[in-house]
Amino acid sequence: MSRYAGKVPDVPAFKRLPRAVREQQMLDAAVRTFSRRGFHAASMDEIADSAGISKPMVYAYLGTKEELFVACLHREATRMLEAIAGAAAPDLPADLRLWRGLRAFFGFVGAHRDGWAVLYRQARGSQPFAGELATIRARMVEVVAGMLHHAQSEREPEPAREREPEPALEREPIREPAPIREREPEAVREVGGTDLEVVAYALVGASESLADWLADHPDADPAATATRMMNVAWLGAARLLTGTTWTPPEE
Amino acid sequence: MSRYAGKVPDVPAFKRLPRAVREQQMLDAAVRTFSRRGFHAASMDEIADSAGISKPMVYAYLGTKEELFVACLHREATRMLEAIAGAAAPDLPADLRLWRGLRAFFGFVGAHRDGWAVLYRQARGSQPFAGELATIRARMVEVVAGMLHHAQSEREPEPAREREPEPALEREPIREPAPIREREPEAVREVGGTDLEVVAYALVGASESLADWLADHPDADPAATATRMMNVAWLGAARLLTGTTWTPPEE
DNA sequence: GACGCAGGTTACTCAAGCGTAACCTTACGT
DNA sequence: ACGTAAGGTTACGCTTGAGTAACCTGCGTC
Repeated sequence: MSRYAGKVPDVPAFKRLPRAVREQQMLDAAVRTFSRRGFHAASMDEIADSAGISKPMVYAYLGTKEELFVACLHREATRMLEAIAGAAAPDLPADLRLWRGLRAFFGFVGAHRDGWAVLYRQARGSQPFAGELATIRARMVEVVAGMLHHAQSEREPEPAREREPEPALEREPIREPAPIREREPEAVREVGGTDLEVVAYALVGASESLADWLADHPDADPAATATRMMNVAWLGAARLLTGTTWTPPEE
Repeated sequence: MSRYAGKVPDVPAFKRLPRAVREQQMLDAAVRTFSRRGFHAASMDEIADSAGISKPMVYAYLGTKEELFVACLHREATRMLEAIAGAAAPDLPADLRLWRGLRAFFGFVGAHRDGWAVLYRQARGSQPFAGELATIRARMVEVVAGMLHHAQSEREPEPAREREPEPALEREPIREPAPIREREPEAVREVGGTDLEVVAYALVGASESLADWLADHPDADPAATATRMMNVAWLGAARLLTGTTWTPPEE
């Protein structure tokens, strides 16, 4: 309609903002929109609108739609992992540590019901995001596997295996070519025939599912969910670690 | 190029086939394509090509893209649930039953690495499929929860609660408006403060994740994966059912 | 005080791909 | 023998939405 600026020229209206700020606003908007609509149904126009900015700015700062999504995923994942790491102090006894970690995890999911869980769910099964996803999941598995090893060496103090530094939470360069973790042969640490990493994987998976469930049930209590998870995970894991294992019957 | 039929008129070439056959071919092609490309990246043209038929036929028989996907999901889910139900005879002791069920499940996933698991993964977090997905998951949870209840009443024969008929596997009318399972108030059966259905949900989730893992690791052994799952699930669940529960520490 | 760059905009281009209109052709029932 | 419905086709319409070209503007600075 009017010449160009759309506003009467002297009204400051919405100010120019520094890049860092706008980027966060855009990410916020993107997370909201991706969560509500799903990756494909979300349009860049809507995201831009929702961020109160125009589309080319989004492209200028955060790149293509896929890159934007990965950026969202990355930010939320980092926040979540930080929340967990902050809660599960490495010097606590294993069960307490696991409990704290779980509580933090479900607390986080509960508090951001349209953030992490939904994005994460989107990312599964969309090849373009397999890389980022694998990285994130690997980090989670690493944390859990770490706890399990810790618990194990608590019980049988044995050769006192060298602990790896601790899961490495520093912000990595956002990409890396997604190392798919072909299991390193030296790292096949087993307990009674059961590879701890796979157990960790199962536990992470169970947590993911309960996180989904939590995200879908707005009035469910995160702490109670954590307790349930703990019941399954710990009671099972604890027994495993004492050497009790289940073996398939001869048939 | 040539007039119409593309083939010299007297060559039978590819015959006309009855609808039922073509539908299965189309579903096969669709499952393949959706699995490889993902729902959105798969094009109807490609699916039609891959089925050796032209696009309008697909629309004529199976409807829109979404309907087609749901049909795939439904067919694969039914096959999988049948495989499980066939393996886990209801009169076996609980652990054996769970074991058989898990073995069948992972066997199925392993045998159809580009079928069930991948489709299922696609469906998560895409609103249009939330309904069908919820139904499927509910059926799986029902099966597992059924086993847990069974196991529980084995242990403490108590008031001998009325067992529901058995998970109901008959082919339902493909739709139903997705009943999202708001928990029926009478059905809050708990063990030591832990709702069995949520435990079942966690176990199903863990299985789903290991199924993902299996689908991603072509040379992994399904039976071994089932054993691992059994170790976590049964050792944990068994203890839960004896009344051992973990409770959060006072802090 | 002019000039450049960071912050911002409007208004396209262009491809992908779902869904359909309009049209063939042969098997089969009567 | 012949009509009709079931099986099949080509070729197109039309929307949606990613990504971009081309253009404003005012603050900080030399």
